[in-house]
Amino acid sequence: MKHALSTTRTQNFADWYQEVIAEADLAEESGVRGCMVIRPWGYGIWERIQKLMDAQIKMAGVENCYFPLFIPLSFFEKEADHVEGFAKEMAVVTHHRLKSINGKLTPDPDSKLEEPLVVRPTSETVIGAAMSRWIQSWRDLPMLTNQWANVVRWEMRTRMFLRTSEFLWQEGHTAHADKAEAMAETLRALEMYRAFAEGPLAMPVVAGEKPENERFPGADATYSIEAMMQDGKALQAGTSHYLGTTFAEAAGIRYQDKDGGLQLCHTTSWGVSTRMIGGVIMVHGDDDGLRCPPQIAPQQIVIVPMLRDNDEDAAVIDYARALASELRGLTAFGEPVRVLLDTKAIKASNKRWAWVKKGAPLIVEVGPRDVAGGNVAVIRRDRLYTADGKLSSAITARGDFVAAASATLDDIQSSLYSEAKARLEAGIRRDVTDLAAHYAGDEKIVGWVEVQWARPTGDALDAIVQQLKTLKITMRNAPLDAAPADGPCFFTGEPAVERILIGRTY
RNA sequence: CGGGGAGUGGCGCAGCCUGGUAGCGCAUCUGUUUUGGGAACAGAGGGUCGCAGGUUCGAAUCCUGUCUCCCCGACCA
Repeated sequence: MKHALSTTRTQNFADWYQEVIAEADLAEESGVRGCMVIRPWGYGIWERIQKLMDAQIKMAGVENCYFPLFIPLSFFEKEADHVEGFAKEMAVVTHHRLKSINGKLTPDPDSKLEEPLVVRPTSETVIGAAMSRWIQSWRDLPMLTNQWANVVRWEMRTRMFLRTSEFLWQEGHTAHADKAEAMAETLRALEMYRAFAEGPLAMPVVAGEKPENERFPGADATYSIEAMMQDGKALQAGTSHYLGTTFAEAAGIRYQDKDGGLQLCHTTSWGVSTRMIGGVIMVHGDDDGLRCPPQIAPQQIVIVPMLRDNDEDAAVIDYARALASELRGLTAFGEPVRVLLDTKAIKASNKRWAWVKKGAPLIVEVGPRDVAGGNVAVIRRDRLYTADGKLSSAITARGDFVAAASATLDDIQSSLYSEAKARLEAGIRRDVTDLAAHYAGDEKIVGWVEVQWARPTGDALDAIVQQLKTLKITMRNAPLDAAPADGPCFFTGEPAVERILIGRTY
């Protein structure tokens, strides 16, 4: 069967991934290492994510604010683990002026900064400094803030959307009176992410706690949502951290309690990034490109008029316009339906394939015959082909299509989810006794393994991590909704305390 | 950051070894004929060969440096 992309997922998943990004006009290289240009269709998806996530964040009583891109180096020196975690990947600004020296623009040696500025890799330190000013009394708590921003981490190896040097994200930072409240907030954010991934992104995930060795630098506990890509690898799609009093100590975030005593705050931080878009591609994409879940599709219904450069065109355009405005009057997922009438002057069949590659959920073709018959030809992106391998275009009465459009979008959203959910469940094995045999070879799609373990720490944990490393696998998280442990630790034989997922990862 | 591969019109590539006017396919533009399952023919436009030095009468080609991308490793909220 002929497909829209030249590389299929089974041929070469990595090449396929890059081809989807290029062919769906999501992003392109920028000429700067690890940085990408996010094109309108890709950014449109991010805007959808922002809009829906922002509403969730606000609903939780968290307020948006904005902190500077530049962070004084000294801020990082206040917290040892945090510096160590980020020191190797920070971009540093050392000068504030350029000068032409021998015809070459060079940082002016005379403009060296007294104190170098770090381009934020994350904002715990600056926001902590602000919170120490904002919080005086128990009445100021909880302090719930969030910012939408770009951050820079000088990564050794980059991949579009999955790991870029600069990326866009949302970082929530909260301060609380005690551990219980902070932990509740940490888990609230995690649950918000789980629901967001499984709702708007139609991307099933496993929410759980990261093992000690995978924690955020400076955190007491780190939680994540992990999604399974179609090649069986795990993608950490969101994280939430309980930071204890570590950052409160470093930044002096204290409050006076009801008894007049001075207490340290317990803080949290949590974030999701443009990496989610990479996850959507690898969870929902097929050999014809992206399949964009309707809730995050910049356009949900694209109308392609079959224009032939003759006097029938006017009637077709009128019909298409009327259809578009009728559809725009509908709601789906509680919002007005997003409809694009694509009047670009290119051949309709090429236009159709361009939208297939971009993953528009519904592509509606209207031509003279439809105008005459009062029909539309409907292509569902999640069911592109008929059983015998032909493109599935259903001639439908216009009124019937309009009446069902919202429900159809809903159905596409849930069918994408169901398909991915089935794959995730089938991809987790709980009966594996020999990891080395299970993960032998690089080509197989092997998914994840869940084992019981005693949650060792220190050297014992290091030994396990090293053992897994030889198999190129890591511990993902200990699922919060897993069955209680009831056997021996997979690694040590001691009584297990929880179950943990293991797999290859992005 | 170490090892390997690669950078030549928008995309995919040839040319490089053995230096001598920069080519092919797709895409684009114009025209004609077409048109409901990725149209055909004819003509046309578009590249200082990633960038910077060097060797040479002459460099896409040889040498040095550098940037970017891909794969493997190390690293990685």
